[in-house]
Amino acid sequence: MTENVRERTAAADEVRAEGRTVAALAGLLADATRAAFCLALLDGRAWTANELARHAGVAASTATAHLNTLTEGGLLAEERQGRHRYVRLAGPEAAELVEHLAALAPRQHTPAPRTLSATTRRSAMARARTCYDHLAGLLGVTITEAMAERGLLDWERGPALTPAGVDWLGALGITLPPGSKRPAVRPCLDFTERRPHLAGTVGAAICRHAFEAGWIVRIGTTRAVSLTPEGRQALASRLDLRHHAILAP
Amino acid sequence: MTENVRERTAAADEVRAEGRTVAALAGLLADATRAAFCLALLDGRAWTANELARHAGVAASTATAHLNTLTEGGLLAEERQGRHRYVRLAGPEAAELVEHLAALAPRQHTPAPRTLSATTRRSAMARARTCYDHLAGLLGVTITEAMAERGLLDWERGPALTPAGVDWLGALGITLPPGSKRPAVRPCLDFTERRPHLAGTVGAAICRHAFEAGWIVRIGTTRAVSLTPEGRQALASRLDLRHHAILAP
DNA sequence: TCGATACTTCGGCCGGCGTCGAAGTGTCCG
DNA sequence: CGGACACTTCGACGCCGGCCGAAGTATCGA
Repeated sequence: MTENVRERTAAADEVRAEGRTVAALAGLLADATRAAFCLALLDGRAWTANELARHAGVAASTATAHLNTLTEGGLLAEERQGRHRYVRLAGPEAAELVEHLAALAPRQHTPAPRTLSATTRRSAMARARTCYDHLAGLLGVTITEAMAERGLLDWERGPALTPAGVDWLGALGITLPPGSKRPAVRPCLDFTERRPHLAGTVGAAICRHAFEAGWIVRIGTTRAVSLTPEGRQALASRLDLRHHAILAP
Repeated sequence: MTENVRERTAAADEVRAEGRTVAALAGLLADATRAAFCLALLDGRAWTANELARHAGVAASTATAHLNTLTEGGLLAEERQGRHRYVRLAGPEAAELVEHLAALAPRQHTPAPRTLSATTRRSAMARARTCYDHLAGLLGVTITEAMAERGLLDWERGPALTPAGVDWLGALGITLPPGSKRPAVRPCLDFTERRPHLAGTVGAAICRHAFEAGWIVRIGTTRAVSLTPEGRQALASRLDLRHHAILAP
């Protein structure tokens, strides 16, 4: 009735409006199926609608509806090719949001896989995998920690690349893009290791280089990757790794 | 029927289980009221249930239910004092998640405030406010960019504190905690300025120091803060700011 | 001891959303 | 040209969850 009351409700409306935009974004990931889609897409590649449907165990029509929701919400980008609908995460920000949620979500019990293939699949993922555009798993944290030990990374005042780190990347043929808005170095909590691995433009560049130089290859169509003999050799020489677990076949 | 099919559905169950944990976390923020609560709590302080209820414009009983949900989900920590229920964000990780969502949520139209008090409230927030445990608004980005210009921060290879930055903090009586898991320096996208301001342990330390040294004081019970004459003086001398907008009364 | 205040519990209402299968459209390939 | 395949649209079903007000409990202050 009075100005006071009217003003109070106007303020509340404003508060709720802000809340609604955040809630809308969170709502995109507040469904088990949509979250499963995004976790799968965290491998950084494009999937077809059917692949995602089978992956998450839902009908194709259900997948269609969810993909519409996710793309309209701006979390996914899509590309149509013939009768296929390819979708991928819209960009690094979207991937970071999914990572963030996954890292904070309570650790699940994982009641010990019962089949042999499930066991090997899981151990391959824990050993080495991609996390959107950078490396994760034992491989990811090993590289990260080896870089820190060799003085290529500074975690105390950073995270940041040291001058030695810039040289080390240069020797691989990787140069830093100047004035990028995205942080060069960003910590990303590893699911399986529970220690941070390297993300940001540098993490992405190292991952890209590892693929291009044949250090790693994908295992089938999963997020898991396999370290090649060339990769072992390169890690051992470039990071002074000796008798490290990641070097075992 | 066959082992193949059984294995495939087992894998889908596993996928859905992972999806469900992420969805549960996202679901906490997928409601306009709960999101509004968390955005309010982003000021880093503890609010009572009633304050939040009035802030978001819902009944007290509704607020109770939401606070139960949020605390059980691990996003909020609560403290009971007599007949009051104080809640705050559970920690830096929770605050970062809320920040992340808020930064990525589509910019809202904000149809020009109609009342005088709404206008002044908004401009005070845009000028200087806290963002969980660090400074935001024009003040936050001004400090951040001035530090970068003076060579105290390195955005190219970092973000990271330079040796000069360590000295500068030392002159304020701030020392870096060694071997912290939390990054010393982290960029946090500013709502109003759309440029990053400084977060991480260093951002928090600077904010704490600004309060303790009387550089800033809170405006009422909002997130907004006001720069004191001592604060103006300190910024001008310590960061070489001359005729900068933030120094105007 | 009594009233005021802060929060909680309960019951009931209602809307929204995720799910599916069946039928429809578009694309590829033989 | 016709069959196979990928995706989409539609309708129906069911359930979950947010909202409120009223009544109940706990705490504070006089």
